[in-house]
Amino acid sequence: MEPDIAGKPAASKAESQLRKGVLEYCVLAILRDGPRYGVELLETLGAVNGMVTSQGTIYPLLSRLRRDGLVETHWQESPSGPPRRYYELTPSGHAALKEFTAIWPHFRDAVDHFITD
Amino acid sequence: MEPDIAGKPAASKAESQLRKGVLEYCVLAILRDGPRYGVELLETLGAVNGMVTSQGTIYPLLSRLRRDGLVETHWQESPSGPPRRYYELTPSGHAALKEFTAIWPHFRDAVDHFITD
DNA sequence: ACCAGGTACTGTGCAATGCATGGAACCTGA
DNA sequence: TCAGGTTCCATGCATTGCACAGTACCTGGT
Repeated sequence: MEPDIAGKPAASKAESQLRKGVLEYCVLAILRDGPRYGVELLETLGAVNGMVTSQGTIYPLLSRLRRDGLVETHWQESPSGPPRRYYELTPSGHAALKEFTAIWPHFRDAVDHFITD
Repeated sequence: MEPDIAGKPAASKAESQLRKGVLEYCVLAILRDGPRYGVELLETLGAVNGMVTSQGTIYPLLSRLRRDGLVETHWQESPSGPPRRYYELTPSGHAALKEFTAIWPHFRDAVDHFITD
């Protein structure tokens, strides 16, 4: 009955909390290379260690991005299966991603500074 | 009436979200070098770019750490002002910090991988 | 024709966390 | 006496990852 959803099992508490506020920008970064649809984003994220997530995370996230005007979407038929909703960056989305890429190095170095001492 | 609290002004939305789940372990990392009290932790965090926070963040966080058994506390008189509550790592706290330091590099590299492409 | 299974999208509710806000208690110095 | 600095605490809100449940489309076997 339950397809157990896609995606992999949950991670540790620390990993889960780490993703907060970062996953959003990782998605924007992936979309920088062109339009992608939901399950495709899941696969791209899951291919990188520590970024595995599930549909229950990605779809509400994509809804928020759309609501905030960071992405636009358009439907496209699939060769096999239901139609896919493709997500694409808006100018606002590009700006948000640019802001994050400016902040991230400082933040990363700050954490490194504390834990490697 | 209101001392406007200590700490610096709020940061951007992205910075604020980045801190989620990381601040906790930065505090544990600072405590690795010995017992510290609340305001002292605020100053240490604020000395690093991107880690500024406020009393409204640090005290609830410290309460959680105490509730979860990651830190122990003891009171000590201050040379000027009210007594200070010093926080110190427990074995559980050391273990949690160790777990985070093992996860963090993978996570950091994963984010780097996405945004620098 | 029917139905099981995979693909793809959507929504609701919970838990964790940063933060604003408000307040209490203690000490020093004018 | 009292203004101001120091130190601590608690409540409530917004955000966000996630589990869970549901809907809809297509393909292939019987």
